[in-house]
Amino acid sequence: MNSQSIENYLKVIFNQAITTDEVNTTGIAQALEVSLPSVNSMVKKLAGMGFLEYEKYRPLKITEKGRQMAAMIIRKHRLTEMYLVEKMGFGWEEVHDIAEQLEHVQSPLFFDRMDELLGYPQRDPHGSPIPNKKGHIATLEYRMLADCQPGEKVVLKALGHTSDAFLKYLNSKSLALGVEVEVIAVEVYDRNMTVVYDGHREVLSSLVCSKLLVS
Amino acid sequence: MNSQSIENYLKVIFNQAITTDEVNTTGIAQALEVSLPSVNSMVKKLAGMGFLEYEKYRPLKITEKGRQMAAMIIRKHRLTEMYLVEKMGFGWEEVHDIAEQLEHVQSPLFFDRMDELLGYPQRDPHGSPIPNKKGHIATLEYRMLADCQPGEKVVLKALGHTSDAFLKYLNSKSLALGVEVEVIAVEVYDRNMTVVYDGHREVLSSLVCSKLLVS
DNA sequence: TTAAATAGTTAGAATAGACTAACAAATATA
DNA sequence: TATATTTGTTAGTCTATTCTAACTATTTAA
Repeated sequence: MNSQSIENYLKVIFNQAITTDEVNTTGIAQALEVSLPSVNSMVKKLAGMGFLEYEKYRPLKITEKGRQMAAMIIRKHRLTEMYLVEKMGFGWEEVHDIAEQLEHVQSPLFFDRMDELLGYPQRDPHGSPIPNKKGHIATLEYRMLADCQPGEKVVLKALGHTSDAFLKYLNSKSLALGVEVEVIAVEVYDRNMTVVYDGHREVLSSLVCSKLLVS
Repeated sequence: MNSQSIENYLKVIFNQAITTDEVNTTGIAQALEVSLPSVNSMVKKLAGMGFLEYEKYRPLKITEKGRQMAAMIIRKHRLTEMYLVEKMGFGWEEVHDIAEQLEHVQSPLFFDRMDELLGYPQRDPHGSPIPNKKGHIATLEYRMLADCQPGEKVVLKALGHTSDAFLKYLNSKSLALGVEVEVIAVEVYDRNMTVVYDGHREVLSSLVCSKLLVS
């Protein structure tokens, strides 16, 4: 079995491959909060295991095998988050740290049972897709709220960021997935948006609006 | 935080302290399937951390701090087993390996929530007591079925052993906690017992009967 | 297009936890 | 009690993962 350390590297590399398209050593080091040399040696090891293609001074390429492995870890993570929210009553801002630990549990049965009890969900509590058992990940076709025009009515579907602070901010504004949001105005100067939803009228910064994915 | 390795040692030492009253290096080595020198060095480390009292060539003594720590790990293990059986539909023979991994999860909230959803159970699916949050463990006053006399009617309350093989054997005989068992006869020669329960009539070996705890 | 800045690499060391080989103490047995 | 057996210990090694210090390649910018 792969160590937790290996799994964490794979997960980070996979995520960077999606979000940045160019995976580099420094990015991994920052995400995992380890030193560059640590990443360098682990990357060589992962390459040796067939999870990556590595050439000195070149950006990393994740292999199909690596992609597959990472997808399974992410599947466990997201299923866990969904389970914690849906079946155990946790808030979406509470589940990350627990899922971070449970994702390393070695027991296909355990996660399959979660999946079954949840009714085979497609998304985790933050709207991110849950990879299926084959490692396939449904592509999401959401727009950023930041790209919407005044007058548009859209529904909040997912988050582009899931830090504790951001989730708590959204809680404080009663913003949850499924909420229908109407764009009232966009400030030309700083792109702040005035929006209305659920009896609320709020001004959201462009930073926030770029993290709210809607359709 | 203590490593998983440390937690596993503590758990084993605690269990041996209960069942054998004399904790020694060899017993730990066998339980954990590691070498004697590995145990020796870990024991010194645990002593240094205040979990044990260690003197060369003397049996080990667990300290109150060690007892407390171990109880919390066992609490997590047993709550998890109960949760898996009660809320996720697993069989009592399926839960040990999963609980063995979940017991290392660092999240009091997670286990408190399990506890709450289960209605603060006193026992795990095998009838073993679940330590409370203070580390207190309810003492069980059960007898072994092996000590019962012909004609006695008793209820199966707990198991003195919970190996996979034993649990599967019990499943094959439809023996579950709560079943009322009547002792029909005891063979003098080998102490095999003929018992009747739930429409079954079975002959149980003395080995099995010594692992069935009743009241 | 060369210098400065950034990114990546190597070498070497530290720690945790495991091991084997060799030895010493304690216990059981003849 | 002397010896054999069991149990526990020490010394030294190995692997995984991390680190710092020193260095090299690549990229950016003057």
